[in-house]
Amino acid sequence: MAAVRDGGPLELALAAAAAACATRGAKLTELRRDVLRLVLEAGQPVGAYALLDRLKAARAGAAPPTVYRALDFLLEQGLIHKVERLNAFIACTDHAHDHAGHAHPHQFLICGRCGATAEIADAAVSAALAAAARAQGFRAARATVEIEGTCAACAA
Amino acid sequence: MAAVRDGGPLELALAAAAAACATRGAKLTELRRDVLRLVLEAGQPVGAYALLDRLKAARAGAAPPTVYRALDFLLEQGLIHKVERLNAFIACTDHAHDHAGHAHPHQFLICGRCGATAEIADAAVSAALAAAARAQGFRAARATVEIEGTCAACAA
DNA sequence: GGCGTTCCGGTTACCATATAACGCCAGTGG
DNA sequence: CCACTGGCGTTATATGGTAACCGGAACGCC
Repeated sequence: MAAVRDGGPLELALAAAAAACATRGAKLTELRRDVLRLVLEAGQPVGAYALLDRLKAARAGAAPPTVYRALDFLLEQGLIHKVERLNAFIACTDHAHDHAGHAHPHQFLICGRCGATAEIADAAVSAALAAAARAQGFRAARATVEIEGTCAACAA
Repeated sequence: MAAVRDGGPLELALAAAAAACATRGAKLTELRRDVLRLVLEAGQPVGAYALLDRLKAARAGAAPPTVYRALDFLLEQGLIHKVERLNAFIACTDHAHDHAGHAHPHQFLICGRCGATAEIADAAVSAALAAAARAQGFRAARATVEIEGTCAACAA
């Protein structure tokens, strides 16, 4: 069908994700695509069990491992991120560079009022983190950075 | 008894914690002190249920709410922190300033090999986080920063 | 002293998050 | 054909976290 040609941004994102997976020999199966679609549709951090509930509409037999395995795959592929403070998942919105299926440096701004969560990739933050680690003789591999506060819309 | 006078660093820390609570009208009860002692003894991030198991040695009737209420109190008093990535708790080691019972800016360096977790308070990191938030019109209230990698000892 | 209020914590029940372990089946390559 | 692998269904269980209710101790006040 013409899903890609006619699709909105969601279908375009799914097609791009499938292509990105293909270039590195990974397969975005139907299940994984379904879960990714649900995460994209949410637009906000969404819990694994919330995803599971929605997934059950399409797949009656879905169980926790169903969704967690798909989430693990999407995390590995860098298509989604986990928000640790919320035990929730959100689609990666960093389209600036192809992060080759691995975690790229990023930070979250989490609004405590409306729940909106924005992903940023601030070079100064990354540099400061690397410097702080190095000062302790620590070899940093990755960093979880989640800033809580009030978003611009809610502050107004 | 002479616990404070004769005590090692652990008892000294407990006494200091009790004093800090007292100055702001909070009471470090026996239960809270027991939980704090367990967290201090661990020296590493420790899960709530691990604490619960150990707590049961002294308090047969201990249940999840027992330990979570104590942990909530200790968090409010700034005596411990939560490590979000590990769903675990660790004693605050920042003795530089009296953070008046409220959360103070801090970051964690988590060694993936040995599990050692160090607390730092890097001003440059805090400044970079504040600047990044401000650039998005976001009012930052607090930040979770957890750097994973390899500690100096394990790298050697 | 009597009384109300607040804080603390015991107790039960429950919900939420995450993983282990087993096994089937389709696809792939010898 | 056979062996192997990846993907996933299925069941059970581990781990993390709260809600709600209750009783008793401590404190302040008249």
